[in-house]
Amino acid sequence: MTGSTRQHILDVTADLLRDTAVESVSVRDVCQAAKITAPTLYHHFGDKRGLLDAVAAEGFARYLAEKQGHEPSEDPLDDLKAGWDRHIRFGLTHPVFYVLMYGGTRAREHPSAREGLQVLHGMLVRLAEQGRLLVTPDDAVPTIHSACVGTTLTLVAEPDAPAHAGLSRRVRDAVLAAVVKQEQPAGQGTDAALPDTARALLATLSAHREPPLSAGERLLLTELLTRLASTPTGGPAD
Amino acid sequence: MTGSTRQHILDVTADLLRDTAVESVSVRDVCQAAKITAPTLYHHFGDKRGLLDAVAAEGFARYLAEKQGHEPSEDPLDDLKAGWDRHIRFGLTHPVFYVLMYGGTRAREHPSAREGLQVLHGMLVRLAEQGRLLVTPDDAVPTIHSACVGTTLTLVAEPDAPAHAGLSRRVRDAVLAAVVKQEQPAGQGTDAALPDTARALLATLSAHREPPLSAGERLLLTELLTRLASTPTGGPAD
DNA sequence: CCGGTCATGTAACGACGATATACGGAAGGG
DNA sequence: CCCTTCCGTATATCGTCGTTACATGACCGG
Repeated sequence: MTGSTRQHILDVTADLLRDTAVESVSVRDVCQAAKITAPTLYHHFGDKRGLLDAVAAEGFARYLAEKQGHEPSEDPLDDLKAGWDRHIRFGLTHPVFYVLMYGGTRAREHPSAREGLQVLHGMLVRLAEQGRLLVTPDDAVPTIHSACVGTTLTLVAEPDAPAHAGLSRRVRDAVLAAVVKQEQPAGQGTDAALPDTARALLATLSAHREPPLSAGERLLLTELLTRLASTPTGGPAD
Repeated sequence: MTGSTRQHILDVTADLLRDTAVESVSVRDVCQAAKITAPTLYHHFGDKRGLLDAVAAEGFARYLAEKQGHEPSEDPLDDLKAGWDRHIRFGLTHPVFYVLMYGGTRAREHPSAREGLQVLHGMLVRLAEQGRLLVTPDDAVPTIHSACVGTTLTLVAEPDAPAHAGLSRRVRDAVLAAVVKQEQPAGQGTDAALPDTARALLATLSAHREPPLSAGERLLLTELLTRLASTPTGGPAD
C-alpha cells in the first residue's frame, strides 16, 4: 500500500485546511494528525509547498471533474453561466483551497488551473462556432476568468456582506454581455454566421470614407469579404 | 526624531519588499538592513503583520493620494475609467504590495482599502446624481472593484502574456457598460460600428478551421481585421 | 541467505517570530 | 542639582518552525 499513506496525508491535510487558515497549519500539525513523522511527509511531498500544491491540485481536480461531469447542454451560453456559478460556489465551499490557488501569484503555475482555463476555452469555441462571440476565444478567456476570480475572492472575503447580494450574477452578466452576442440574428449556426458577418462588415465598411486602410488594403479586404459573403453553405469543420 | 526610526524601518522594509517575495523577507533581515534590533521593531509595530500592514498602508496611501490628486474632471465616467487604469497600474508597479493587500482574505480589513472603496463610491454617487447609473452605487462598488482586482491579479501574475493585451480595457468597459448608462453620441454610430463589426467577424472567423480561404489569405484578412478592430473610437486604455 | 531499494522513525540543526529584562537618556517637578 | 518617570533601544533567550542527516525495518530478486 504505497499510495495509501500519501493519500492519507492528503486527506488529513485537507481536513485541517478546511477549518484552519493555511498559515496556521504547520507540518508538525499535519504529521501529528496523520500519525506519521516529518520525514515520511517529506519523502512523499518533498516540501511543504509540495504538500499544499498536491492538496490544492486534488481539490481542483475534483472541481474540474464535477465541471466536466454534467456539461451536456444544448446552449453553450448556459454552460458558460453554469461554469461561472460552479466556480463561485467552489470558492465559497473551499475558501482555503481557493485562496491557495488563486490568491497569490502562483495561480497560473497550477496545471489544474490551466486545465480549467482550457475547459472555458472549449465552451467559448463552441459559442464562436455558432457565430455568437464578439471577441476571439483567446481574448474572452482571460476576460471572463479575471472577473470570475475577482468576484470569488471578494465573496470569499466577505460572504455575508449585504452589499454582495447578487454580486456574482451582476458581474457575470456584465462580462458575458460584453463577450457574447445577446440576440441571435436570423441565420442560425455556423454556416450562416460567417457570410452574414462578412456582409455586415462590407456594409459598414462602405459607409466609411476614411477607414484606417490604404486604397490597396481596402480593395484587398473588400475582395476577401466578398468571397466570404458569397460562400455557399459548405460544411466547415466541427 | 521620534518617528524617524519608525519611518526608516518602513522605508527599508519597502525597499526589501520591492525585489523580494514577502514570504522570503524575515524580521531579522529587516533589522539587519535597518541597523536596528528586533525589540525596536516590535516596539514600533508590535507584530510582523503589523509591520507589513504599515508598509502596505503607506504604499496604498501614496496611491490614494495620487488618485485623489488629479481627480478634477468634468465627467465622472472619465474619472472612473482613470481610476480603474490607475488601480491596474498601481498593481503592476508594486506587485508585492498589491498581492499583500488584495491577494488573500485580508484585503477588506485594511483601512486604506476601505478608503479606496469610498473614493470609488464617491465617483459613483456623482454619476448617480447625473442619472447615469443603472444600479445603486452600493451595488456598483463591489461589482467594479471585484472585476478590477481580478484583472489586476491576472495581469500581475503574467504581465507580458500576449493573451492579456488589452485585457484591462476589455474588462473595464464590459463592467462599466453594465453599470452606467451609455450615452450614444449622435452621428457617431457608424464610426463605432466598424471596429465592432470587424471584431465580430474576427471572432466568427476564428471558429472556422476551413474557411474558403488559403492560409495566406486568412493571415492577411486577420491582420486587416485586427487593424480595423483596434481603431480608436472612444476611450483608449493602454 | 544476501544486497539493495523503498518507506518510515529518531534526533537534531538552523532560522524564524516573539519577549522578558535591563540599560540609557531626555523631561519635569522638587 | 538631583531624583523620578517614561520612552526607545540592546542583550539574551524561548518555543516553534521547516527541514534533513542518519538509522531502522520491510520487502524482493538472485
